[in-house]
Amino acid sequence: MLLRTNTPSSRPVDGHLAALAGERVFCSEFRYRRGTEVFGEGEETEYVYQIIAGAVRTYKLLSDGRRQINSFHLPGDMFGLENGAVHRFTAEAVVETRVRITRRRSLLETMQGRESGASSFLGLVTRNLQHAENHMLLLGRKTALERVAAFLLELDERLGHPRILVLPMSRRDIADYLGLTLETVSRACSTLRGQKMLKFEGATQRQIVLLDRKGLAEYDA
Amino acid sequence: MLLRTNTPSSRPVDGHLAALAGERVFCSEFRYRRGTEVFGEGEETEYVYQIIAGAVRTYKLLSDGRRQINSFHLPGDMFGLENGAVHRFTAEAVVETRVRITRRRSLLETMQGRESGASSFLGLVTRNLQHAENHMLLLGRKTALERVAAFLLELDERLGHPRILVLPMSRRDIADYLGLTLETVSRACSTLRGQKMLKFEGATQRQIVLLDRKGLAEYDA
DNA sequence: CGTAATGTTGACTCTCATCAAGTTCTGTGG
DNA sequence: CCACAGAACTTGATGAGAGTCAACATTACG
Repeated sequence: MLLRTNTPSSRPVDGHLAALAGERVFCSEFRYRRGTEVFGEGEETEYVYQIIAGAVRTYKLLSDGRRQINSFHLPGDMFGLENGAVHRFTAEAVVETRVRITRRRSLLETMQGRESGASSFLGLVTRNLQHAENHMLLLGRKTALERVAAFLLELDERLGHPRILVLPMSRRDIADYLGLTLETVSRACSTLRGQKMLKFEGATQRQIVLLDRKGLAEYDA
Repeated sequence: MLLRTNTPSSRPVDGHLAALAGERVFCSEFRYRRGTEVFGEGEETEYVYQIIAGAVRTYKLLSDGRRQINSFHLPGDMFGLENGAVHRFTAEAVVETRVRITRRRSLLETMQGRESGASSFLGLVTRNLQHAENHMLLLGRKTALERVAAFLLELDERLGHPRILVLPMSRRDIADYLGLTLETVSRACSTLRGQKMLKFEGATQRQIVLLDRKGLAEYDA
């Protein structure tokens, strides 16, 4: 959507982001191995990212290691574009992830030219805010089962209701997104399976078929 | 800050907001009794508000009545300015509250003229987002005591570290903001008092003196 | 194919919610 | 200004939902 218009050419690059810093590339493709940090909390907001394939988690940590994942970013999603000079959270690749990278400055310059630029930026921030508002309701007031049901429906929605929902993230990631423990997430999935709301497809527990979206939605009070 | 520049004149008006709808006032003052709704979830975003005195809570409800308060707005704060056509949550006066009201349209028009306008708007949304990000960490991962300590420090900070912290909101409001019950909030306050981190001033439990801000900050892991 | 990572399940614990009683505070009317 | 009623707050007893600890199963991956 947004970045796509500012992408005259893209060439694959290997190595860490720092390798890009000295170059004058306008926009290029990049690859992160699973678990790799894309940027850290407090780092300068020098680049803007769009996912081509894979998934990214953004999170905050407490001093003793407790983690809260703000959001998962999926193919097509943009992230890392913030108003301030430094990132307010950390971004990591959940799985092997390909990303399109643009310099923040050049993006903002391009934006200033077009009238739609500023409003695209605003729309992006607003969408994030809206998601955060809904997530606060979930974290503050929903039960474990409601949270997991809401999570599955959110992902299903964002992936366009595929027959098989392929989760890129682990139970621990889901737990840290939903404010639960991985055991509780696992139990909730088992409960929902017992209620015939979902089933696991194939060998792995990362592939889920939603059998009863309406039933799941009822949990999502 | 923002609205102040767009306030050629203001006159006090009584009665409900609807009374304003037909009028051609550019900006005026308004009063809400405690517990009164300023706007509801789903209503059109026709006005923008700035608090002169009092306090406002914004919240979302689940179908069975569970409530999550997103934020409290205090004197000087703006609220109700959203990107979309309808409000995503409800706003209510916590106590008797005086508010400055502007038509959204006229504010946005004024903004378009100035270069600073769009960035003020963006700054507002960004601050809200930043607050929401921190609050998700609190709701997802902090203990009851940590939440209450964080709440007191947040309010203390926003009110400019007064000797006496006067809470405009009830224990229930605090609970619904922190994702707890009112009993748990009450107990946490008692615990902190037992630890000499705070004391109640005068007759009421709404007036708190923070005796050990450093100690409270340590809870805020 | 074997080892490490991930996921499930069970037993038990603990924090916070619920229920309930009593106290304190506030606002209103006499 | 005081008395009263309702709201707000505190505190205690108990319970439930989710966390912790642990064992085991399954899957992924070199």
